[in-house]
Amino acid sequence: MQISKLARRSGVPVATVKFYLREGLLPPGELTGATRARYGEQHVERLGLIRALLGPGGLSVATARTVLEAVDAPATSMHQVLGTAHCTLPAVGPDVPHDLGQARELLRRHGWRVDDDSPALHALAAALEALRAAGAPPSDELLDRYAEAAGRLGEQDVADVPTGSLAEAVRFVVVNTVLLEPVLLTLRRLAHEDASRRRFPTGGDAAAAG
Amino acid sequence: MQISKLARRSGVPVATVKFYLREGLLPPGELTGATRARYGEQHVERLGLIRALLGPGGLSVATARTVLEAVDAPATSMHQVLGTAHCTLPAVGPDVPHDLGQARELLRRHGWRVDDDSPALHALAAALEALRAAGAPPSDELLDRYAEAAGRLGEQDVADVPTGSLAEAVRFVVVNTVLLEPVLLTLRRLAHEDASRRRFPTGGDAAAAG
DNA sequence: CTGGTTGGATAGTGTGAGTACCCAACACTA
DNA sequence: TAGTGTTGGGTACTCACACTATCCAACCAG
Repeated sequence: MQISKLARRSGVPVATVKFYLREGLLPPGELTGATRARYGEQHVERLGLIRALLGPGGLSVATARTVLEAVDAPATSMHQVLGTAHCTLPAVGPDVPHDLGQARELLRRHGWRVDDDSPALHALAAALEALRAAGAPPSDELLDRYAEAAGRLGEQDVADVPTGSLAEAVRFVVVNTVLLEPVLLTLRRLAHEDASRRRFPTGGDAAAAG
Repeated sequence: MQISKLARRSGVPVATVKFYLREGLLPPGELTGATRARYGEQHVERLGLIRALLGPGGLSVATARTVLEAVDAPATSMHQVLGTAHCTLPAVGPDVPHDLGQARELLRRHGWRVDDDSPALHALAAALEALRAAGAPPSDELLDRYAEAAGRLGEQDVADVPTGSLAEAVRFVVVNTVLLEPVLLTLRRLAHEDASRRRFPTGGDAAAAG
């Protein structure tokens, strides 16, 4: 299949397909001449993955490239998969020394062992700081609720990782790490909508809260 | 206090403070002359809120403006609070007719009553479609787990809404809806990190999954 | 041989979020 | 009251990002 058919099949404009090729998100097709290349079904699937990561996944092209590199080169340990998953978090500059206190304390309470220089830990500290800066300092009980829910999900997510092929596991991890985030956030909004409808039955709609 | 001191106090550059004034995120100070205005503590706090929404909250300036307008004009019902909270979701174009099937079925199983034209419902459908497009169709059991966790959080979040002042409630809802999202996502990542460390004890690190 | 397509490269577009600069109008100091 | 520096308000500029458009020679189908 040539690029125009690949574009039609995937619903992505030709110019954009070329862009993804340039950016290294999409592997090049098999060259059959100086101005001719052959693409396969795996390219169609890959484009689906790319669009999912860039759109609903909310990743930048640069981050998506890192993620896809991990998907492509699974000859490494599970360790690296973790690192890549964390790379998808928006970087939190270490120039702003966050107060890791409440974050660390929260993790300790839940028995989670996490590196002090884990990006996720710093991101958590930054998020808590943002809440305080916004005048809504989170209570420990609130954070415990969230940590408990996250812990349950994380536990079961990890239990779901296919152990057969490492390549399959990597792909599973990356895709689910990134693409279940919008699902979780949206479900939380919907839960707010439903809960507040029951709590504030004003008219037929009510408030959401978080 | 004048703009330069407001900038120092809040840690936001003067040019950026002016930008927020222009964009209507920050209410103007009290004019004391043609080239002089007075700002108060509430402006410092507001800047903290703005930075929290734009940074960790991940909102665009346009969305933040909508959210802040709701915070400023709480003379409305809880109904409108809900709508505003939903406005913070990235808009999902109705031009792409999503398959609402699995999403609706999920909500039905959990007894959540939600409007068919709710933005959150369409966002959920889009997220599920992205998972399928990425080659990782979510199982009903997986979605049930996420819905259960989200339901628990939503229930308790709504129970936490202060019922005293409507203005306070609105601010609480908006801030927590937006700013607890990064907390939840980060905790999930950390939970993955911890769970996978226990499941794949390779070296001292392991994989995350979602 | 001829017209349309392709791969590869270069350049341009539109948006979003600031940032820089300028100006006359101040306010404080000496 | 002259000098010095700051302000509000406006315009214009920058930078990053994710495409999008053009161009070109090579190519293939009719």
